[in-house]
Amino acid sequence: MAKHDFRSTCSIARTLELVGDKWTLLIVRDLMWHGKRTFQALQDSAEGVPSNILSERLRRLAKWGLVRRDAYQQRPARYAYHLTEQGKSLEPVLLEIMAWGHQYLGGGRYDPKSGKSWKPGVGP
Amino acid sequence: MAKHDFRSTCSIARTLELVGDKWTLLIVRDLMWHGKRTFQALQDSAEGVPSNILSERLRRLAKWGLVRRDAYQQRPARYAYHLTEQGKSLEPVLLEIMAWGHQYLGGGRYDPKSGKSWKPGVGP
DNA sequence: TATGGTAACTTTCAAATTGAAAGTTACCAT
DNA sequence: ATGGTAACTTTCAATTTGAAAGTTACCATA
Repeated sequence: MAKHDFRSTCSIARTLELVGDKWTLLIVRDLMWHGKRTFQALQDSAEGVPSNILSERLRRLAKWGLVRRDAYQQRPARYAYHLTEQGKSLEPVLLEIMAWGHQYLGGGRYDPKSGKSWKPGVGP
Repeated sequence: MAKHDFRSTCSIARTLELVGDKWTLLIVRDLMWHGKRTFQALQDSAEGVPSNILSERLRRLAKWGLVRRDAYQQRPARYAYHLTEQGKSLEPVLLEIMAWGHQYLGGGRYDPKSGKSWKPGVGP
């Protein structure tokens, strides 16, 4: 009995079972690059993820070991979300997707080294 | 008035509007690496994409200029699907996703250079 | 000419997922 | 007591998915 039941042996198909939707990688992006740690911070993402979706995706990412949920204070209970090493290892995937979206869809850029970002239609 | 209406300026968000689902990148994979050209061939993919989904996704990819649909014969009408240059430019994205799925989910590998693939649980 | 087969879809419809909004629980502050 | 915040959960209508059957057009064979 395997740990997980995949629909295919294909690495791409397997990865898409985890992150193949419109929100999951945006949540990973915010955790990876934008210092978002709390449910509220993540919910205030640029795209406005619905709270039920955010809740479900965080649960899924945690279940797969890409995200850890830590109570950083009791009373009132507050939680912080962090990427695990496995979660952080998605960075090259995000970078390639970003590069493609920048080149072909005119989307913005973010440079993890400098922390600087460029948005289309803004600036000189 | 822009060509397309995106929900965000983020390159990742924009890219996910196009390929952020469980099937689209598998179709791109089959066109990119596995020589699938016809609707039937694509439908016989390892994962078994439903024909209505395949139809809709091909239409979308064509609309965005990633795929071209050519009639390669009349009577009976037969069509071939090909990736455009823009579609082919997704290869690095596929490769990164594949690498991640191989390392963390134990999925198979495909080497575009040699055309050889390795599947988990098969072989010596 | 009738029967069967293939390709490329489209249609149907029940089930699953999504998303907007409101609700819940627990706590702190005034 | 009243109000505010964080972290969710619940509700429910609308959208999307997916399994299956149906459609259209053509060719092949008996």
